[in-house]
Amino acid sequence: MHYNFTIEKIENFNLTHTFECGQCFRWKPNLDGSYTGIVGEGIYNIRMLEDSDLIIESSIPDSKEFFEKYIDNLTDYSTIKQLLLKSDKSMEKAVEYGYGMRILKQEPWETLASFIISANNNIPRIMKTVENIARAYGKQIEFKGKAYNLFPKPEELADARDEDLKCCGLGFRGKYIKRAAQMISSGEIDLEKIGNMDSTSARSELTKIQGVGPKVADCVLLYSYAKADVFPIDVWIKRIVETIYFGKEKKLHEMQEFARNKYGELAGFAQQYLFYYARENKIGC
DNA sequence: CCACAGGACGGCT
DNA sequence: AGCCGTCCTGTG
Repeated sequence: MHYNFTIEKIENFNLTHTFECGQCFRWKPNLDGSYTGIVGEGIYNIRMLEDSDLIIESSIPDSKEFFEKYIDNLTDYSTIKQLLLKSDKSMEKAVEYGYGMRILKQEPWETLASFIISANNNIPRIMKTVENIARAYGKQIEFKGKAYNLFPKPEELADARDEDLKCCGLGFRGKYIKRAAQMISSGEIDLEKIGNMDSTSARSELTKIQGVGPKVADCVLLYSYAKADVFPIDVWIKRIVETIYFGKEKKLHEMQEFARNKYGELAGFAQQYLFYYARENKIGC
């Protein structure tokens, strides 16, 4: 059984640039240009028609409102782009390259776990590991004749056996995932409260979790809580910021400071355009 | 076979 | 406070 809905005449939205810009790990392209993804409690298939209508099939009913929030359809991207385009020539290129990119509003626990896994790791392997965990621990859903697995809740992972986690390909991150799941299911860390904090307090709360440093914390703030004043710096961002702005002489925290001053409340959007542009064009390698 | 890619931690200065 | 070796696994 599946349920259909449409979002008509959508603007500033591109499936590839949104789902393949490195912010999420559970969307896959199909041969016909549509994408299938696992989001929250549901499975979604999404395609865009020539006239910019979005056609969505979902495993759960009445999910249009939820899905519009998830794809950040209430944010005005033309204003964001307009402001960033004025910044400088490189940012202009990055914004134009990543047209239609949206910053998704993802579920905090799944985002936290996924970005703990991202440490010292690359995107294809992160996707594979997340899927392994879902298959081993998450609820299975049938959708259009195929089986999918939701990402498990913290409680479903809190007493996982170490050997089982090892089979998911987590490596040294296994213990971080397990401890994080325990901290959250016990209430020691409250992800809902963190969402109501300002970025600085939320970051220091998140970095209490082992395996969560500044980069992972900022990814959670940006991709789950829509806190766009953060600027997560990974190797790609480091390389492109060095290439564009100042060579090798800046430290990470100086780059952070620079970006927050330059882009302010739009730092997170700036980061996402730069990241996607740098990675797709292998800038700085 | 080895080199390399990719963030956080922890031990060292 | 800052630097750097180590953690794991897939790819070239």
